[in-house]
Amino acid sequence: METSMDKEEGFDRNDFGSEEEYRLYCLRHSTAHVMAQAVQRLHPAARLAIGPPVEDGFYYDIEIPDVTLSEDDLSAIEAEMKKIVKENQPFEMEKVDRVALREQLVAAGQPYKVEMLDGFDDPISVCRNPSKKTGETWVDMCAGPHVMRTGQCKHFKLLKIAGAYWRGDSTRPQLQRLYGTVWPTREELDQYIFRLEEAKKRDHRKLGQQLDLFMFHDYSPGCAFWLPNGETVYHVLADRMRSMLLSEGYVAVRTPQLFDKKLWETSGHWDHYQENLFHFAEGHFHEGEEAEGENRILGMKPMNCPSHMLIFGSRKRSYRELPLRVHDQGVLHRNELSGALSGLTRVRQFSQDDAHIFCAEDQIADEIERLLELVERVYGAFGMGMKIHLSTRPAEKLGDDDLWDRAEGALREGLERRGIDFGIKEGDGAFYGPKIDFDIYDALGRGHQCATVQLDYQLPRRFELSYVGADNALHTPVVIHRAIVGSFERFIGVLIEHYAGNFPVWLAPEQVRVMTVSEKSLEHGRAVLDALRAAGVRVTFDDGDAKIGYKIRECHGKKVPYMAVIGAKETEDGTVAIRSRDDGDLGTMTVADFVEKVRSEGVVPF
RNA sequence: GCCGGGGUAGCUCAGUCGGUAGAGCAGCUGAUUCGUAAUCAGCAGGUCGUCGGUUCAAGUCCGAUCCUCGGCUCCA
Repeated sequence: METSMDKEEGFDRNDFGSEEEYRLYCLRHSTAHVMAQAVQRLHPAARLAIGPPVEDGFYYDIEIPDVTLSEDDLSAIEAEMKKIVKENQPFEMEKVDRVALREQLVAAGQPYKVEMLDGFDDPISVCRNPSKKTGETWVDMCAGPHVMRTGQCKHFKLLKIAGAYWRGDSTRPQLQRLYGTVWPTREELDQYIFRLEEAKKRDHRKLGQQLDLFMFHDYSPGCAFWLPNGETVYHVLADRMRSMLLSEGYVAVRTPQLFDKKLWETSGHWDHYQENLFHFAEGHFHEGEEAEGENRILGMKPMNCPSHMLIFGSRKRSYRELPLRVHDQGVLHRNELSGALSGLTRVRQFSQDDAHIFCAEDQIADEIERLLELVERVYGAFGMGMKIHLSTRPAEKLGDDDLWDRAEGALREGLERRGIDFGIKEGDGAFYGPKIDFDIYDALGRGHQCATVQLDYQLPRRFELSYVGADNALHTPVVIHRAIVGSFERFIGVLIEHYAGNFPVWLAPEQVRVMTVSEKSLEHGRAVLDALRAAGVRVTFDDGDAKIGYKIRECHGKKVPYMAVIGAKETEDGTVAIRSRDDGDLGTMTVADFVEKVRSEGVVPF
């Protein structure tokens, strides 16, 4: 694919990871132009904002006075885009005089372009798309780069339409964002659409219902009800995380839900996070009534860290206790905006494999190294890859550069000691300390943020924590906020989609379903059920009078890993005929062999 | 919270121009006792998210509201 790069200045190809990335960038950005041109052909009054490439596609933010587009309008825009592609207009870049362009944009009623122009340094350039067919030339202020001609933007599809604030600012006007995807070839476009459809089939909300894992109810928005199957998955996971951490030298605690507002003032949440805190006045009173007298405000915890600060500060601490690793699976509440809630990925109530490590500064690198080993062990067990980044000091930060140098150095040392290949996100750290970001990749190659490791120098100071060092002087501990799977709610959502609902035996809520061919085999069926139950296998019994084919179909629908078919032959031999969800008919084996098989596959692999 | 979709039986969905609410699956009952992805018949199942309005008449039109979906935003 040809691009216009050679003709342009101010663009460095090295800004892109690869030649392919660069070409896709050009293609996607160019197709955004084609879409904007199409929209302006259909709606001449359309005001354009920005139209950047994004992962797998592009969007363009557009405002059309008095017109609200809906997804039904996308096909008309696509049709117009096809014409533009067919006209094979060239993309012609030209540097222009900013004053003249500004006048033109004002005259054309393009307030967003004007606003952008005023924020740009010279040189200012426009992109022209002359059409031989219509004789018109479409112009957009743009820095490029583009492909050579609109004919290259052939394999596109518009996907959705959504509201988006101008410059992401909710006090500014809301524009209409049109999303599309585009690929160099028809095959790649088809593959992408196929991938979207596959992802839809795996949607954890759909599978959650199909597999009876969880539900939601209008009366508790953003809070999952874990049904028996889902609760099993939750429990297996949470229990394993807990036992793993205990064997890694952590201690577990359980802490309150409700705290006096003073705690949140101390931690800083009241100033910085109040809108996400569920809080209310203490005392007895009814709806609409004012609480009598001086009632203190209670807030539900959105994080466990303040509780753990209180525990650490509850008595004199010695350096000999460090590192003190405090694990807490407490339930957390965050008052997320109603419009932000989404399945298990964005909830108001959840719990985490949370822990805070109190340590001395010279213990940080060791702790980081240990943590990284755990993260790799856990995600390796799920067959998930990851990319790791070190996020360094942001512009607005607390603490001097010397402190940050040491903090970033300690994280870097931990990463290097484990031989981890990591990137740097400059300035992406929290204001209270640097952090390590983990991007976890699932079976469809989609990234998720679950694990987190953050250094915090500020919170212990706010709580005036200290320990007595070997030098008999008081020192302030450093805190490491860390979670491996993060919110169990979100992580189970990710797992459901990663496995497409086909949980491995160790995680499957129902590991085996025993099913009889006819009622003549009921007795042996019950014996098999009892044997499996006695071995601790999660097993159910389908003793209905449906045909075996029906039972198998039903069982596949629930994605149970093993079916134990019991007919006359098995009854006579005292065996079971095993059908695997993933590998089909496995033939006949003894009950004892099957129990052993399920038990060995049921062992948690981390 | 904001913009735009959506909410009809347990689930998936149909319902035309405003004129007596439908299907498949699931459920229940009965028949059937069957060997690896759907046995047959019958029955039952609904205040069309909720509240209000327009109308002789509202699932359908209007308004409000709740939930949900796609985004924005937020995630110190």
